[in-house]
Amino acid sequence: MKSMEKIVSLAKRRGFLFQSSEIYGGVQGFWDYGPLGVELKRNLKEAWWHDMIAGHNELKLQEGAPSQFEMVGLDCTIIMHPQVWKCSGHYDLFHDHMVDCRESKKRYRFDQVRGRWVEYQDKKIFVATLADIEQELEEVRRRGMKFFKLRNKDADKLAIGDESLTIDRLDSTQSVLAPDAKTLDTLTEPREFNLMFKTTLGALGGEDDATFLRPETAQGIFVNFKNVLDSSRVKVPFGIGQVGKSFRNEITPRNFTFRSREFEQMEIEFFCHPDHSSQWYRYWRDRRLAWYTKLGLASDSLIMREHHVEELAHYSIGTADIEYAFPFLPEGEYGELEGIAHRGDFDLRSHMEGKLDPNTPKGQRMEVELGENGKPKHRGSGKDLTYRDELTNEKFVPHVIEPSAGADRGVLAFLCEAFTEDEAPDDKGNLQTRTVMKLHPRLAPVKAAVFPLVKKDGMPEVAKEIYGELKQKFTTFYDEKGAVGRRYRRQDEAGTPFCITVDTDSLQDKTVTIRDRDTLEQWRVKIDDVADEISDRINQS
RNA sequence: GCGGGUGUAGUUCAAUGGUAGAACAUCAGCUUCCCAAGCUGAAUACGAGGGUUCGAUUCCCUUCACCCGCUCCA
Repeated sequence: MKSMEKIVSLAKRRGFLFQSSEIYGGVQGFWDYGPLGVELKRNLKEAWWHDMIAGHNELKLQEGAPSQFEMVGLDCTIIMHPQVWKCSGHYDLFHDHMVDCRESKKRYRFDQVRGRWVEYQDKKIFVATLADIEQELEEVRRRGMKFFKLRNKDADKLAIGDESLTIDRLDSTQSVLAPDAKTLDTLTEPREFNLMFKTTLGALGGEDDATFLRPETAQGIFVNFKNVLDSSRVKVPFGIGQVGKSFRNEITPRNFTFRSREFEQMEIEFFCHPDHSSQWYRYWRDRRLAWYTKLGLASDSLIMREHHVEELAHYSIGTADIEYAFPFLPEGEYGELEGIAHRGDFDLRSHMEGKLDPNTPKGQRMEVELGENGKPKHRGSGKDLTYRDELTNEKFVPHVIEPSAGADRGVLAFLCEAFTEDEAPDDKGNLQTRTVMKLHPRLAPVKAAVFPLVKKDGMPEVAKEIYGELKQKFTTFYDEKGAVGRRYRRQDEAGTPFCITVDTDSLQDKTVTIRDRDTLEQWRVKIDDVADEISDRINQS
């Protein structure tokens, strides 16, 4: 049975993850990677970078891909021009005013609670509800009747206003009957919840110099779209990948590192012709899922969840989440590792013309969202971000497929998946519980450990020699302390896939044993061949 | 942000209004020729701040963090 407590305790004990600033009591939502954790996370990011970007062969048609395509990388800053976040939509979206209900203890977005004025015998109250527009009138009537303790036959004595209003349009919330309340005036003053970390440019900066730490890496790619086009000779279809830190001031960080306030993303923005975008969407969705299974996430713990049509942004043909059955979630529930979103031309056009209106009805062309003065609410850059196909001479704004993965969530999922308790006999033949981190060899923080079987007879000297050689090629650990069985177990907990042991025979015939973490099998290999043997096994698996 | 629970060594747990104990892990030494063996020794803890008290790890308050439920979740 995998329990989160055991995984968290092992992560701390063995140096995978620590709470940030722990000696001062910790800070909610921030986590540090220890000596083993940093290697694991680096390996995951490098596997991603290699498999998606650096190792991509644009000359070869990839399995399942509609055509050949190119991939390049990018590394943008965390702080960008404030206008970036206004045009991206994050400023409006992450800048919520929230109200709390003192009675029901629920919290609502100030601009989302709506309702109508209701009057009965000179008493006027505002009945608020979260019901759908169609059911709103009925819901307001029902709750209004209940509030005034009216029977059905008196229904017509209740006067209901014609206009549906959101509560941010009211002068005060004094007369509001909150959606889950039975008494009036239970809502607090609206409070600002800024999900973006605010900071100030310049030492003397005032409010005008306020900007934000990026809440996602994607926007850096969009605003550099033209730079990449002009400098790298890439042609549509192509993708730009980036790995980097992002920041969100989550209200409730929870579940170990799953919802952290500082986290690392591995994102691709893939640009393609609008006519081919749904094919590319399917390609990336399937390819990204396969990537996780290949690195060892069990397919029965992993699901692809396609968003329902109602959940989709109006511009999107599809969005799918790759989700993992984390042990801290209830049975049957999954947590998001990666989202693959079809984003249409929303981002490039917003940075070009000004933020588009996300509430445009489906099927209509999106137009720039206007402010109260009739001018664009957030002005775009005015730069031309269209693409011209040199062969057909066609000009278009590419559509975007965005596979956006969380590196820390990936690490957490692989840690959870790897955590295994099995039974192995000790030297007396009694079964003992063995904790093994069955990490994929590519991800394992330490690839090999070298031991002299005993600390005498020249074995340590030979072992140290081998260690020095292996360490040049991959992360290797040397240990000569205590019984060899104990050393094996220590490496099992760290997830080290291979242990190399120097014994008496090694001194004669220049061979050593290699022991496999998962099968416990051992075989002999010439000392000169050890490095190649292990490299092969890391890469072929 | 609300309600409930929990904070003691690296980890998992004890005990106590008056010197805080164990197991495992760690370190040193001996032993040890393949899966947490044994022996000897060592180091290490009451989340933080305040109050009550002669004296607080223990009681009270505040705060921080973690867990569970609600809420939130681009």
